[in-house]
Amino acid sequence: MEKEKFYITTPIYYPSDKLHIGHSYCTVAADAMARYKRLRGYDVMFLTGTDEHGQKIERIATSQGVTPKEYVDKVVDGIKELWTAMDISYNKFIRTTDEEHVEGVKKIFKKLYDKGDIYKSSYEGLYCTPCETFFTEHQLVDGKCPDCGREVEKIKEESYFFKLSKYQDRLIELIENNPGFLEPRSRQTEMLSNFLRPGLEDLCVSRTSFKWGIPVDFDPGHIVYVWVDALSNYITALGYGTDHDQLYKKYWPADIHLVGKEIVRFHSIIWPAMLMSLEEPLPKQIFGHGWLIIDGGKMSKSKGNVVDPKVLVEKYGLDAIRYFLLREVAFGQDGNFTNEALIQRINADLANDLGNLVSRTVGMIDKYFGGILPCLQKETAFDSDLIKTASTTVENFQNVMDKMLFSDALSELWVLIRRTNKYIDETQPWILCKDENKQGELAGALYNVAESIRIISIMLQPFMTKTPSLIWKQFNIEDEKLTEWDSIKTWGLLSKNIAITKGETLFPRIDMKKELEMLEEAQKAAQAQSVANQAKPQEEETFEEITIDDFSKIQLVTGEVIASENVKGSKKLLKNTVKLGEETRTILSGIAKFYTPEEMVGKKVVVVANLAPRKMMGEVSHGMILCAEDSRGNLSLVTDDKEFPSGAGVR
RNA sequence: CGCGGAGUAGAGCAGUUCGGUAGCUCGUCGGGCUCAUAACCCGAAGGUCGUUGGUUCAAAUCCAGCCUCCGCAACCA
Repeated sequence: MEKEKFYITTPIYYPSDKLHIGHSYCTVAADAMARYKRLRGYDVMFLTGTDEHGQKIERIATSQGVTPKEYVDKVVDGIKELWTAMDISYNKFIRTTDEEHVEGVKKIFKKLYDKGDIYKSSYEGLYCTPCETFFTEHQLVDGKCPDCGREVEKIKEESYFFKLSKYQDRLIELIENNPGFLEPRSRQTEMLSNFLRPGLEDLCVSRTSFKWGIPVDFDPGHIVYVWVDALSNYITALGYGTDHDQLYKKYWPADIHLVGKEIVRFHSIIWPAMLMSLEEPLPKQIFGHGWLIIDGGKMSKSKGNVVDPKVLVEKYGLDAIRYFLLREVAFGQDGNFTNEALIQRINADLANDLGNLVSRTVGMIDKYFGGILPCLQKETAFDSDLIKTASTTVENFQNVMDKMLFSDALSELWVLIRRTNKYIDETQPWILCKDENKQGELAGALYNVAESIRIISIMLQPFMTKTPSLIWKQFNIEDEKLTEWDSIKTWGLLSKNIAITKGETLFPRIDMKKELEMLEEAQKAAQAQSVANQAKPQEEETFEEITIDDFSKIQLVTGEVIASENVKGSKKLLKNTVKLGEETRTILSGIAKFYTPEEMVGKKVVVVANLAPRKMMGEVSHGMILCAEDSRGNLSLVTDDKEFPSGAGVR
């Protein structure tokens, strides 16, 4: 009988930098699913890869004096190394610079064009010339370029557009009528109410502002933009559009596109629309997982809280990290990543529950029977409940795994681990061993524990890549039939005379206090480093030389804050009433994150008095309160040391 | 009134789809046990389920309003 196929993908990652724990999270999840499906007898295709084109890569490469290809080759090597270190069992790694991808994308683009779904028009956008980048109105900071702070201009660029709007109704129908298509469900509402129902705009699918990408076959000045280039990878990786498309015929449509929540939109709207246009089958499911939140906030380089998976693996071991990632947070939601939680999981779940279970069992077989369990097993009063728990665990485990609920699956598995620990306490082997007549019960009890461990080790396989075989080694399980999935459905397959080989401690306990102190120091150092790195470009900020006349154009005056309140609808702004001598002004200031209104009242401040009034958040601000700003954007008020009466001029 | 998520025991979370005894892990306290990695097993304390109102015999769950936090707002996993 031919095996059923299962095709799962991760996003293709953008190699503009090293990958962090978030990428690992997504990829480990996909890997666990792929391994699980293989265990269940599926013919699995597991695809991951890299999205290597685009302006950002082009620019980084240029700044480093290498070609974009040279640059990405290096980063991609690092990514592949990481996946090797994390035992990611991908079947194929696609790079958007691969020949077959490039050819595939050209064909796809042409096909969409021939169909009339791509047309030439002009793209009007806000453009920052020095940065060579388009921005949307939302991205702008105070109406200026978010990267360099300079003015942007409205410019037109000739572009190709994809008729996304044409597919709007079919997409709404797709999501509404196929509840399984987009998971978790909250993403459905988000897509419908945020994008689909308000109406889709046609999508700009080519650019002329950079060269590093796949040129449009029939109009070489144009480069295929990311949508078509990147999303197509899921089919070009299988040879779509070539004369050797057996893999495509075999595996498409994908069973699961696993993606982060921030790119759900592209996968649940743009990608299906493209496939509709190509008249190809749609993927069966898009699953948008949540993010790992670090210390309550998003991981970002500027915060210096980016977690490097390689470091963690070296420090705590691969299986511990893989376990933690999939156990700690409910898949689909955001979850916190903290060192404390990690160590707690390692100690409580891995060292105490699982590792210690294996260790005490092997220890007892060694101690009571000299390492070889004799064939004289008798039943004990506690057997049936253990055996029943094992079979319900298998059932529950399968149920939740099929829904991608990794955390639930592990929590189910730990029910059996705890039950097995309890069984040891119930049967009390250390008492049985003292009674000549109870050797049969003793052997029986230890056998059952070993058999339970065997079953546990098999269910661990999707999550842990090293531990299961370490366990098998200790119990000398060599027959492959005893490590297959179906073997866990029958209790008692393990040979009755077990010879054990004591092994290394599977998961050593970690001294939480010491470890946290060490980590904190390391983190501080890393943070200092990142702050230093960030400070540099700011220090290099140069100011034009000015004359005293220029300076005298600025009227600086001391003032006293007599009232202050938060501005409704703004997180940053405080509305201050400031007394400047005789005059009283309303001055809005973006300092709400650093000063409360109560703190502000009574403060002596320095004000730029002749600044033109400006409207912010519906309030008119007349003047500006001076603050010092450090490299991380923290603000500190400039005050008047001797507290002169307000209205004094400042030179 | 842009969109979405979250608010449940000291901490971290599940439960909300489909209303019916408030649950898990860690921590704390008490007990048991000694095979084991100071581990394992049992028990206890601890919650007006953010808030106000509504529907209902019955609300953490459904409806309406409000408060707080977080994210997104055209590619950051």
